[in-house]
This record gives sequence, structure tokens and C-alpha cells, in this order.
Amino acid sequence: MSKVVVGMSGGVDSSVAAWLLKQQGYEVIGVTMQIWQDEDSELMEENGGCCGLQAVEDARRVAWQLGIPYYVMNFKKEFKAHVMDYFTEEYIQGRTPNPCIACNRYVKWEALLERSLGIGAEYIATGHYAMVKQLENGRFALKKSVTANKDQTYALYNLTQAQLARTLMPAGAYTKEEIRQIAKEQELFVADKADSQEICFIPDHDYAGFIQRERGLKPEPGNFVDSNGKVLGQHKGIIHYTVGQRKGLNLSMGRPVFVTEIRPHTNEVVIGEANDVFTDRLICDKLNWMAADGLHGEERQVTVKIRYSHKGALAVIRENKKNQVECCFLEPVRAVTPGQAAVFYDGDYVLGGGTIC
RNA sequence: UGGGCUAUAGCCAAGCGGUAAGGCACAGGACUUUGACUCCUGCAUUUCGCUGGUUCGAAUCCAGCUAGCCCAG
Repeated sequence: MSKVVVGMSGGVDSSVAAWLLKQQGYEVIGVTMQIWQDEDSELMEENGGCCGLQAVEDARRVAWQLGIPYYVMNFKKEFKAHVMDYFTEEYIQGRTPNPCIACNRYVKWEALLERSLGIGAEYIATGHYAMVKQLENGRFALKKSVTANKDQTYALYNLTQAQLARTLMPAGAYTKEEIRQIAKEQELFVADKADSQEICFIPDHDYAGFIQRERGLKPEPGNFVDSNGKVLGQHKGIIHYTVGQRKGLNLSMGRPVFVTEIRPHTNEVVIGEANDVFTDRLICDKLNWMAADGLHGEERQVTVKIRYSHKGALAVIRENKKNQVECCFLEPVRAVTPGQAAVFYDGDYVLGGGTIC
């Protein structure tokens, strides 16, 4: 009987994932990762992030219901280094990070897997809506969840082959409705718990304030400029903006205007009209290959997702000399944003991906 | 200190005697395991620079005042 550690967030998905694995005959161990909240914090966020204190209580109860061993593991150090510090640094550099991708790769997988292997487990599992498949070429790749609108492969594109080889994602074969149905049938009390959303370690949504507190920075106001360099107004500091943003600019131009570029060196935020935020090309680096180990000089037409909730757009991709991938979209895409991930899909499989430059 | 023009919400702006359009911004909500985008709702309840007047009734007409702009000195 293989031993598997299930990362339990206290939500429906990971709870059902644990139950499914138990049904499949695995020796299941429930683990909740404590990653950012202080033990003595009295601020129980009511909206239930993926990893707050309430999560621990809920996960513990579910584990008890399922009759599986349950532990809480502390990963605050790893989370701080790979997610929070990365998050704040990216914003300071004028980019827009995706903390979930970093959390998955370095905390939920790297750190949890290592510790799980340490206690004799063969696999780790989560409740993500994605499937892990081993292809004919021997490589492991993520396959989209059967529920397209819940698919989470985008946030998992950065997992390594070694990590995927020891990963189980039982929820990926079911729809959200089926998962909730199973939870009800098993009388798991989290059956109707709301889905988590937004950045878990910033419950008040004030991420700019969070960055300032974390780094002890003062906002550094600068200029809003148009593509010709004409000053349009003053901004509150580069960390408040991201490419494609419309709201919060406090700029009344008579027409909706959007951020088209952030220039950290001159502390400028470039403003343009709706059309100016479309481009048909991007370059990404820090590549991670999944279904294939690279393009080997070939060009390929694939579907590229440039943000979590992007349906994907057709593009021709090719590698350049600097170990980067250039994506040329057949139709312009909106708001290509440095710091976000570009994930390549070959049909339902994740071919690979990188960080947008 | 002659003449002309303009003064409507944070910004722009309809309105031309009948009881304050719209856009932007802003706020709240929905959506969302990132930031955004998008969508929905709200946003001048005797109020239209001020003071009077005409009128059943004025932001809309008249007079004076104030402010800004332009032309001429």
C-alpha cells in the first residue's frame, strides 16, 4: 500500500481528494501547511483563504471524519522566502508576480515533497483541478481538468519532472459539481464551503500596503505619461499598478485609459487607450518544460495562456539564443504583463511555460 | 477698468422657458486559488457662479455683481 501525503487546505477539493485516494487504496496522511499566519494572530480571516487558521481547524476535522492521520507542518520560512519576498520584489521591480505559481513550485511541492519523502511517503497529492499523466516519451505532463473553467494547470506549469513523478491529483478527473456531490455523500462538513480566492496572505486586499509594510518602503510618487512622454498626472508609486489596469488611476481623460507599461528606472507609468494594450508578441524566460524537454530549434503552433483566467490564444513559439521563447500570436492579445506566466498548451497537455519578460 | 465671450457634480459636457443627458473619475457588489480586465449598481433629491427681476413655471429671458478668458489700450 503506497503512502501518500495529501495537502489539505480545509476546502472541499482537497478534502474529497483525500477521500478519493483512500478509496483507491492508498495509505493517506493529511497535512496542512502552515505558511504565513502567526499562531497568535487573532485575526481569523472570515473569507477563508487557502491557508489560514480556520483552514487548519477544518482540515483537522475532515481528516478525523475520514479516519486518516493528520499533521500540521510549518513552512513559513519557505513561504516567506519563495513567495512573499518574491512577490514584493517583483512589484518593486515594476513587474506583476503570480504568487500561486511560486507557492506551488517551491512550497506546496518542493518543500512538502521533501518532507513527505522524509516520513516515508511515495507521493504527495492535492485537490487541484488538473491531471498528471506520463506520456509515451516518458515525460510527465499536466493535463487539463475535465472542468475547463476550473482548470488549474496554469498555476502548476512550473512543476518539475521529479515533482510530477511523485504527484497525484485525483480531483482533476471530476467536475466541481461532482466533487461537491461526493463531499455531500460522504457528509463532509466542508461540502458547501466557498471556493478560496485572491491572495491568501493579504486578507485585506491591500497588497500595496502589504509591500510597504514588508519592505519598510515609502510610496514614491512619479508621473503618468503618455506614449509621447507627455505628463498626464501623478501616480502613487509604481507598486500600485499593473499592465492593463484601468481602475484606481484617478485620471479623468474623458475616455477610459489603461496602463500600458511600467518603467521602474524612471518611475513612470505609461498610459494609453484601450487599443494600446494589445500586442501580438511576447518573450518569456525561466522556462520549464513539461510534455517535451524543449523545442529543439523547431517552431510550434500552440495555445498560450498569459494569465490564470485566460482562455488561451494561438501562437507560434520558438526558442531564441538566450534560452528564451518568443511567442507570436495569430491575433493580438490583451495586456501582456511582465512577471506573469506564459503557459504553452499542446491540446490538453501543458507543453511548458515561462515568465513573461 | 472700452468691447466681446464663458461661468452646470472631482474633470469634461448636454441643455436654448416646463420641472438637471452622457462620458471619465470615484464607491459598492459580482466574477476570480495572482495582479488585472469585464459586468452590475450607485453617484448634482428645490440644484445649474452670486443677488434680484419677468413668468403659472427659468439652468434656460432681463438687470446688477463676481471670476476667468480673448481683443483693443
